[in-house]
Amino acid sequence: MNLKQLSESLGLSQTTVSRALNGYPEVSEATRQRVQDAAHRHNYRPNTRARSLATGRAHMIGHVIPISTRHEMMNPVFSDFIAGAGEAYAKAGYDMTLSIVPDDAEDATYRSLAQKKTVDGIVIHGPRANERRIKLLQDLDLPFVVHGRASAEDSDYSWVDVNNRRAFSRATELLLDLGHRRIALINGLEDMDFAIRRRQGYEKALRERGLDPDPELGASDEMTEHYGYDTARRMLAGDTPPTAFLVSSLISAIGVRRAIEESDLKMGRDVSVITHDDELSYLGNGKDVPIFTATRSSVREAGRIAASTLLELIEDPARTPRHHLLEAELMLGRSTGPAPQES
Amino acid sequence: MNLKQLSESLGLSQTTVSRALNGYPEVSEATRQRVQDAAHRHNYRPNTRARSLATGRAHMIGHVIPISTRHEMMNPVFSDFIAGAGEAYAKAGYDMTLSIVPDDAEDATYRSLAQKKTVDGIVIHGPRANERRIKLLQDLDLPFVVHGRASAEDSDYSWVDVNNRRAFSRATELLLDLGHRRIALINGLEDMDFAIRRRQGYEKALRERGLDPDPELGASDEMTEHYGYDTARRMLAGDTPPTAFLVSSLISAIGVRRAIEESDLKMGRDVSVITHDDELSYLGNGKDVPIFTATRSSVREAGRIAASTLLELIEDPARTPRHHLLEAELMLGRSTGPAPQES
DNA sequence: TTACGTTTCCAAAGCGCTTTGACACCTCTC
DNA sequence: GAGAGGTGTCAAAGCGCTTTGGAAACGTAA
Repeated sequence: MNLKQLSESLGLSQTTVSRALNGYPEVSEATRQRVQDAAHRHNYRPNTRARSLATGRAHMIGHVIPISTRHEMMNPVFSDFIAGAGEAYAKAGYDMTLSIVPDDAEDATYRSLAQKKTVDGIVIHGPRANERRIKLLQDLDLPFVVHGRASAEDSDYSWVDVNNRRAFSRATELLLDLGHRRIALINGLEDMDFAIRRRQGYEKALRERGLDPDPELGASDEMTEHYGYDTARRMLAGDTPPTAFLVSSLISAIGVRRAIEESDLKMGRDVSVITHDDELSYLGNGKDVPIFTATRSSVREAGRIAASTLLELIEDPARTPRHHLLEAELMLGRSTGPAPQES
Repeated sequence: MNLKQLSESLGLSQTTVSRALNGYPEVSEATRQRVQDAAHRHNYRPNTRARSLATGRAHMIGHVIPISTRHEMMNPVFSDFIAGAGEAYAKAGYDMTLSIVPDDAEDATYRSLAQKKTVDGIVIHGPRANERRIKLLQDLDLPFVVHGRASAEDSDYSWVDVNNRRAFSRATELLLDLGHRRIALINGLEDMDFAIRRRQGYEKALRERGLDPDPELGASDEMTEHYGYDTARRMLAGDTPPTAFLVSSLISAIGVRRAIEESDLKMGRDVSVITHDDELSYLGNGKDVPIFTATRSSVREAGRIAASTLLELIEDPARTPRHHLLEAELMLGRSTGPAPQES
């Protein structure tokens, strides 16, 4: 059933039916009722293709995910973000498209989405410190929101981010307060902006106590379980092993725990661990008492906020960029304790 | 730049330009070259909205994910499937939409996608044994592929699935061969078809050796880390604890391992574990030697296969339903060993 | 020369919706 | 009772593309 058939069956023009359904004031309440009833009865829903051609609005938001051997974007953190954003879209009657593309085709994909007019806006994931996509989208004149920030970018743009620096300096301070002096940082890839900020927080806290970060105790890579395991294993086997780990992802933290246990040590007693916890729906950090002491911030919530910020931007293009800085909570769990006494 | 402008700039009609770009034979090679060059130079790309209105094809595949407090679909397994499917779509010039909807609105979402003509086809995720969505989509006349199967459905439809029954009976047999007699099954929700089949495989293997499955050693729930931990903890604390666990998901297996270690037992020596491993890109099961002995089958590959099957179905609607049964490999890792001697 | 295929191109219709501009019709007001 | 103002409705244009049904241009054969 399309608009034409519906209007014929009602003996009204397409104009009137369209107006009645879209809430325009030019139709009488009586006709509106009649039209709505009929539409509901026939289960009528306007053809999106035609509607967006006519209105110029696709009611569709794009997310593009580069895929490469080196850096895997399609991770649990990402999918929780998507879940949050998706909720917000669905509520507002928007759809979401995911484009999974080889990372050398990423720019082309943004251009193409803009040219083909498939989406009304875009969310940028995983910004680098120096993020060329921001300029690209500004040039393409496509509304966008960044999940994270780009330190080296000085134009104004909308973003939603966690206060990574503060979170990691607080976590480091806690470990210092517990007497730890050799604190390892198991970080994400350090071309990613969030990883840079976390390192800054970590180093700031150390320096404020007169400590210099030991390069031996820093690692940076894709945050898999295996990376956490390998790195922790190696560090623990060193001459002056760390007494505490600060980890950028719960997934890697699970690997760190495995390494600690296989080294016949006990987490929380011999070695302390603090991890960042995105509150993933699947990889919950324990139930009542957290397994890991953690800097916690729901990435799903970030997704919701990013999505609704973007929708506002689309509804009102004149609106100036908006920024949301989320503070992470520092949750005490069972993975931290006083530094073991030198023996 | 749109078609009209492009054709004007070339001094050709829109028809000719359109044909030249879409590879129709009615244009001379010379004009085609000229047109393609110009299109490339102006970075022209046809407006999707207009194109799909004209052709009746959206070049878009829908995935709908119900969201509920009870059952969380947006899990790492799902996102790896999506990543695989997305690759296939991108290669074929298709886009993918994700609809995240409350689970009581799921049927309405399918109807709406069909009515609004937003997508050309749909992938059904997480089928139950008795799956009403199959009938629904058949009625809506929308091409679809199921990731998994529905035991109680007897109409013919396209699906991609792992041989869950075989995988779990082989895994059970391995444990039996190692001398284990008390084998626990930590399964997914048993209204899900895959969980039912896995249980069938498990029970079949036990019965063939004259053993009856012990209801005390069976559990069924959403496969979180915490569920694995809790269940294993409880079972290990029982009067006659299991000597081996068969787990439906790597995520829960991680919880099982945590429970084993906290019970001061050693996995692979005191207690054996076999898990199903979807080859998630993030939660790799070790690197060289697997951490867990596992039934392995790449869910990402399943996504690729499902997507291309669906695309074939769309290109040629007359095609009969297609089925892909993937066999899981049984990978030996470090989590299994001979059953400890009764003492 | 005419007739007839081929090749190459085009004008116009159509996809299903929104929106503009106009037109009846009614109700007030002076 | 005429003009002003409001209300409810409609015909038609337009969104940007594809595709149908010609038609001109150009051989080639009779």
